Amino acid sequence: MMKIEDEIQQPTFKSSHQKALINLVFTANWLGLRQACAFRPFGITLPQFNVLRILRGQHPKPATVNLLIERMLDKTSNASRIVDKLEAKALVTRTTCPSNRRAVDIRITEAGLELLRRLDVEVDSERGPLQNLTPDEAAQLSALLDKIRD
Amino acid sequence: MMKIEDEIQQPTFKSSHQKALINLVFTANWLGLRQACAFRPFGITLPQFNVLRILRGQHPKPATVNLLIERMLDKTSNASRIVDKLEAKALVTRTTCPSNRRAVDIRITEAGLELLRRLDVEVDSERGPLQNLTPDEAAQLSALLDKIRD
DNA sequence: TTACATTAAATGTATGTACATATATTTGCA
DNA sequence: TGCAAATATATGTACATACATTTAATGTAA
Repeated sequence: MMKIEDEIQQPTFKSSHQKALINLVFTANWLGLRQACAFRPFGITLPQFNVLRILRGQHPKPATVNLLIERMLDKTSNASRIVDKLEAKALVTRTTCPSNRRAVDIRITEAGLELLRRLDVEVDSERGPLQNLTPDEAAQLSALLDKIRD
Repeated sequence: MMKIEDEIQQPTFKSSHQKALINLVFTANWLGLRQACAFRPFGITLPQFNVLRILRGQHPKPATVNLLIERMLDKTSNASRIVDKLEAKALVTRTTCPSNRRAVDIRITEAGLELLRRLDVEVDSERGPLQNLTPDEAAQLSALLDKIRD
């Protein structure tokens, strides 16, 4: 059992609030590293994976860059350049939208769908990275996080 | 009250575990954005702030790059280049360690200490970014996060 | 219809992250 | 002593983030 005090070698915190804040940032980063490791053998990064999943949700309808930004966890990241990388790997296609030539229709390719099918097995195994939590604890965690952002 | 379902416009999740995972990543990012905004007027970024705080903790003793890496939340980030930025702003000094010329002694300057004093007022106001949580809830959150990383 | 604002996406710049590799110094051992 | 291994930091590359600016297309109103 590795408590946050040991992880960052800081014996005490000024308050339970400060401790929870640091723990939250540290744990989110820890989870991100684990996921990145799982994706590496497949030649894809976490944000690229998230964009692919959004596109699968739309399939066979296209998505625009705007729709990706709305749905992405990180609203301010650069969807254009993530799509660049996916297009270079032939996992998505980009065509100008016929009804609005400012917009771009982005679609997942069969290769992209196939990659997601292989990744689903990895990612959705068991209860995922939070497997140490019971369903009830996971729900508690969500409630606390929602409250932070109130 | 903005629940995670609304934030990312995904009406349902496959499980409470998946929901908690996405909520965790989203909330950590949300907190990071808020802190970055608070720091921007002071011409400093969040990782630079964290390094400065570690240096103040050592003051007036110097710290090495190794010590910074050990203490930083993100162990794999590049402490060298963060120190580069702080040095360019004259917030820290870098001198080769006399007793071990491989190592570098990094010290916070008076200007760095003064900047931290001004930032303390901002950052430590009230209970910080988690002010919506009671002390008990903050402790619950820490316990759940520790359990995730078991 | 032209002029101006709005919208969609791409591009530019600075920073940070993740990881591999390089360089210099020190340590330890044959 | 001399040479390999370990250590401390710096550098290189690819990717992502954050935000400002640019370009092109569309909408709107005089």
